[in-house]
Amino acid sequence: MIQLVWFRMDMRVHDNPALFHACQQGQPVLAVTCLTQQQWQQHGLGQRKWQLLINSLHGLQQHLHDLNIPLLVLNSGDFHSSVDDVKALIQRLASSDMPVSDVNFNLEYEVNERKRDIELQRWCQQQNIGVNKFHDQCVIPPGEVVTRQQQPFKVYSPFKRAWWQQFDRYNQAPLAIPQPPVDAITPDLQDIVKELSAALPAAENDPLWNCHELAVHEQLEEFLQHRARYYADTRDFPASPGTSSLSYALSLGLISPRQCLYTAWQKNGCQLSGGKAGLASWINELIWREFYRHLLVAFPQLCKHHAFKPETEGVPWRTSAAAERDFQAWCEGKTGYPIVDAAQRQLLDTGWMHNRLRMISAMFLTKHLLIDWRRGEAFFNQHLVDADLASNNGGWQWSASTGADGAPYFRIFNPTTQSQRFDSAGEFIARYVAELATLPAKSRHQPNSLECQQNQYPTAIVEHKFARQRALDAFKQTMAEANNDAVQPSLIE
DNA sequence: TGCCTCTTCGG
DNA sequence: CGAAGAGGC
Repeated sequence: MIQLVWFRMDMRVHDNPALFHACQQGQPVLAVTCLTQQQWQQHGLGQRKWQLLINSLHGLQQHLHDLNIPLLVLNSGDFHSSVDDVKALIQRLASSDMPVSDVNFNLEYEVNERKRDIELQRWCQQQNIGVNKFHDQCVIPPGEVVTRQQQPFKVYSPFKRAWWQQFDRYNQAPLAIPQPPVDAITPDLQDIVKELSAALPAAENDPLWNCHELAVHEQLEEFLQHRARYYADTRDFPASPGTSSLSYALSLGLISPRQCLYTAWQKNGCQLSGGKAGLASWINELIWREFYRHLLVAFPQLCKHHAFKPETEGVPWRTSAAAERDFQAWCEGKTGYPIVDAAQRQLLDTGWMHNRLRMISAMFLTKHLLIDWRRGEAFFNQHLVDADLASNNGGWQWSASTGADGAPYFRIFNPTTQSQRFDSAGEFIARYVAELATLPAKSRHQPNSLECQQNQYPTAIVEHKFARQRALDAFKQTMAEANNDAVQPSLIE
């Protein structure tokens, strides 16, 4: 009997619960992964991250090979055909007298992903094949952090308090690399793998994002040793390397959140808050990540890009031809607001954007340009190497004030003030907006400065004061209408 | 994980 | 006339 491990967004052998469990059963272990590029495109994910996934698979395949576990690669198209392909694999193994005892995998929480897993599980039950599912994307599984009324939290700080209280029950050292039984892989099984496995597309090294899981461990170690202590003070300044930059690795599952949290918790004297301010602050960001994942599971409409606050669906997002030109300018980093353009160009150049800039840029699109947050969400999703539905949606709905615990609609960032505050030396702007690099630092923040225009930098596509008022009016009116609708019944009485 | 405007007060 | 605080959005 064979233990099958289906790899998805868990591109690692360390602290991998599904793999670990499979290896403990004293049976041969076979790994399989499905390349679902068509599904990937339907989900609006981009090429750069796709290549990182391929790169990760090369490392994973090598690691698994060292453990005497073959990794079978299937070319599947979409999720539905991936289920068919895994079924076919199981049948092929059975017909060669190598029946699968259990299918093991780590859960993904998005709607299509869960449908896929349910489809497979139904079939496995009919065939008397075990299905072992594991939680590895959150330290505390979604659904386990609830209010006294057993309801999901909609606000971050009470969620965090409840999460803290549960942490002890789930906190544990990362699982070691498993040890599969020796000589478990028969020549017959090797033959089937050779016969069925598609060629893995070539790895193309991305100099910015290392997809080898041991390199990611080193990155975590380096961050915690040398930079985490300054995190609270540097994390908001995009010009300095204050953040861990591990988001891409978490999104691909090159490292587990449990390993990140356990290690940080340990380095912080075994506490989540208090201790060293930098570590506590980083831990807090990891809990935000948990919060957004828990929300996505508790409110599956989020997967379909519905606003968390239904009344905000009435905001009159601009759709004119002018708005279209504005959107294009935003995408290309040509809005005439230096900090916004620097942010967008960082995304296009590197596949990543600093978190402070994500807030500034998202707020500029949704408030100053009054363009639907879903368009920005889709653009980020297309270009971010750390693209992740829960975190990206959570961040966008926060900025757009449509979210569970979003910024109040009237808290509109002033891009110039933010720029002066968080890039005071104009260092980050200079790095990504070449037109402004030669200006004195203090002249790099303001849109429409004379020097800007001499350097062929775009004039601002919208004026701040006007745009701010337009957004305030639009939201105020939408909220008032929603309120009226709500009190209508009592008026009729 | 604001920003703006208005007001007051000391220089 | 700049700083600092209050209150509204």
